[in-house]
Amino acid sequence: MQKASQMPYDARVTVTTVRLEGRMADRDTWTAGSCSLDKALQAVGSRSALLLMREAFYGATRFDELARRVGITEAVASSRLKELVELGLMERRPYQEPGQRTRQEYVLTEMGQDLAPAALALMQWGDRWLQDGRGNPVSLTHTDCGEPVRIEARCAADHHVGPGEVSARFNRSYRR
Amino acid sequence: MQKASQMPYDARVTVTTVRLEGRMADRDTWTAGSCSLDKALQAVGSRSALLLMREAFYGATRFDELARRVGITEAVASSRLKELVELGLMERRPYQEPGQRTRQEYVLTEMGQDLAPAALALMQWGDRWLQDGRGNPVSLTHTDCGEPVRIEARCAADHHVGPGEVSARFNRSYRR
DNA sequence: CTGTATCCCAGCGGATACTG
DNA sequence: CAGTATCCGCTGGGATACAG
Repeated sequence: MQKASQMPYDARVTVTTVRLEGRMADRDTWTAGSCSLDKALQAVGSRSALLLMREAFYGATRFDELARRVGITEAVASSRLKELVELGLMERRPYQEPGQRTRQEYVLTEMGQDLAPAALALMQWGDRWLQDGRGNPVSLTHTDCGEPVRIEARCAADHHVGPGEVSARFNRSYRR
Repeated sequence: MQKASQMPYDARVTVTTVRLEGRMADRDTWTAGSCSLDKALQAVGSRSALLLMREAFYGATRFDELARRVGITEAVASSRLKELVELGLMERRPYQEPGQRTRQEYVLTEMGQDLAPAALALMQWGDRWLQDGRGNPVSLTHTDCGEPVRIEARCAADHHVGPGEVSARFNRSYRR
C-alpha cells in the first residue's frame, strides 16, 4: 500500500480536449452567469470558500479549527461559512458531548460533498503543473486498494473519455 | 445519440468523501500556498481566467473572440491572457492565412488542456446544484458513443472510487 | 483586429478589538 | 470556544479612450 502511493499522483491525468460540435457562432456571447461553470465560480469561486471546503473534506468541523487550518481570520471564516451554509453546502448544527457544554459543528451536505471532485481536480492539476519541488503535502489513495486517486472523465456507458473525445453541443441561452 | 444525452448530465455524479488517515493534528495549519489546491487557485482561480479557459476548450483562439464570448472587457482579457501565457497554459502564436494579413492565436498547451477536467468538474457541480430551471446551455458527450460525460474519481488500479473510499495521508509541510 | 492605458468601484481578505 | 464589528489595503474587473 506504500509502494505505488509514494508518488502522490501518477502522470496519467486525463487530458480532455473539447471538440466543438454545436452551432456556436463567432458572435455568440454567454449571458452572464448562464453557464454552470460561471454560476459555480460566482458561488464558491473564492479562495477561502474552496479552502474551507477542503478542510471540511479532510474532516474539520469546528469553527476555529476550520479557520486556523485554512489560515484565514475568524472574520473571513465567519462570513464565508455563513455563505456556504446559506448556499446549502454545509449545515450548522449544535451538538453535545456528554459532560461537555454545547458546541457547534459544520457538516457537509450532499451538495457540499459533491464539490469534492472539483476541488480534487484542481488540486491534481496544481500538483502536476505548479510543483515547487516539495510536492503536495497530502496524497490521496483509494481506501480499498491503496492506489493513488485521480480525477478523470468517463461517459455514462462507463468508457474512459480520453483526449479529444468530448463533443460539446450548445442548446440555447445565447444572445447577441 | 440523442435520447440519453437530452439530460445534459446524469445524476450519478461521484461523491467523494475523504477519510482522514494521516496525522493531521488539530493545531496544524497549512503553510500558505503549500497545498496544490491553494497554488492552483492563486494561479487560475479568478473568474475571468477560468472562463477564458472554457472558451479555449470550446475552440476559441482569437483575442476578440475570447473576450467577447466570456463577456469581459478587452483590458481584462489582455492582462488575463498574458498571465495565462506566462504561466504556460496558452501559447501565443502568429499565423498567416494565404492572402490574409498576420493574425494572432491563443493555443492551449498541454498544461492548459489538462485543466479541462477541473473546469468540467466545476461545471458539472454547478449544473447539478445551481439550477435555475434553464439548465446548462451546453451538454458534453463522448464523441465515440454519444453518452453524456461526467467527471469522477478513479484509482490507478482503475477502480471506480465511490463515496467515502478516499484516504488522505499527510506527508509534511505543516508548521506551527 | 489586437491590443494598451487610465480611471474607478466593489468585494475579498488581513488586523485588531470586542461579546456570549 | 464561537463568533461579530470596524477599518483598510489590494486586486479583479467594468467603462472609456487611444494605438499599431
